Amino acid sequence: MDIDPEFFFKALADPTRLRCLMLLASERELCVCELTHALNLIQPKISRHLASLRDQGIVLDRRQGQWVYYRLNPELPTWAKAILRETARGIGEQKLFTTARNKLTRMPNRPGPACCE
Amino acid sequence: MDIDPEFFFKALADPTRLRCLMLLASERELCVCELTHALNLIQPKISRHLASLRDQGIVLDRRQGQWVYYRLNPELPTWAKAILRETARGIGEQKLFTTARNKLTRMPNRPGPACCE
DNA sequence: CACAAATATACGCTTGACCGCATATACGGA
DNA sequence: TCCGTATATGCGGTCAAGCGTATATTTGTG
Repeated sequence: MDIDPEFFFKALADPTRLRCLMLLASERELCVCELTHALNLIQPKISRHLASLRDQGIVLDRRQGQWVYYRLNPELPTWAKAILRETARGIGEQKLFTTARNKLTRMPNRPGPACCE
Repeated sequence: MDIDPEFFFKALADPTRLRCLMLLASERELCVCELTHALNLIQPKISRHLASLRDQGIVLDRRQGQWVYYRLNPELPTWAKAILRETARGIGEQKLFTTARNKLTRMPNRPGPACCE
């Protein structure tokens, strides 16, 4: 798989997308409502940013019932995966990201990620 | 040193800045006219992008006579340096970057980078 | 001091990214 | 089939980033 570095970095340059990607890097896969809750943002905003990440091949989606689950594309080039990993290691402990993970853990009515597989 | 990941990625998201940074990653330090020649871009464009990189602490500059030399800031956080390294490893062999290095090597009247140190 | 080279910046313009709101679509259950 | 929930998208507006041209600034040289 191939990706233009300019567009890859553009994808990471928006705080909403970066926060989504950091969550996805630590959580295997998440649906829109989980990201909406964890990041405390309105749903259309999350949805549009996820769509742009999907259109660039950075994440994959999977519909299951009412929910659409997103995950990092495992076929990203090695350098791109390395950058996501280094970024998570470097900034993943900043409050902005740790509180998102906490909110996710404590989310009520969280749809089971693997409930029907 | 500290840098906001959002702005760091914004810096890498512009092709001119990314090409400058990739050259600087492989060449220790370069002046504006070297970058202008290697990337085949007009001087104000290069100058403005370098200024923005400097303002964000991503590169440092040093005036020597008529020339201003730019280099990567060695005090960038570890994760940021790792990202630059991974990017160079991942995309540095694409034609866009190899031809820039070649043009630089063959540049006539190239000011010696260390001529008076 | 006059001139040339290297670099920086001011200006006006254009374009695209992002936003919130409203609404459409898809799905499941009664 | 009707309703509620989850998700996607259309629309109009705003704002910042990037551009090229022209010019200012700095430095070296004669």
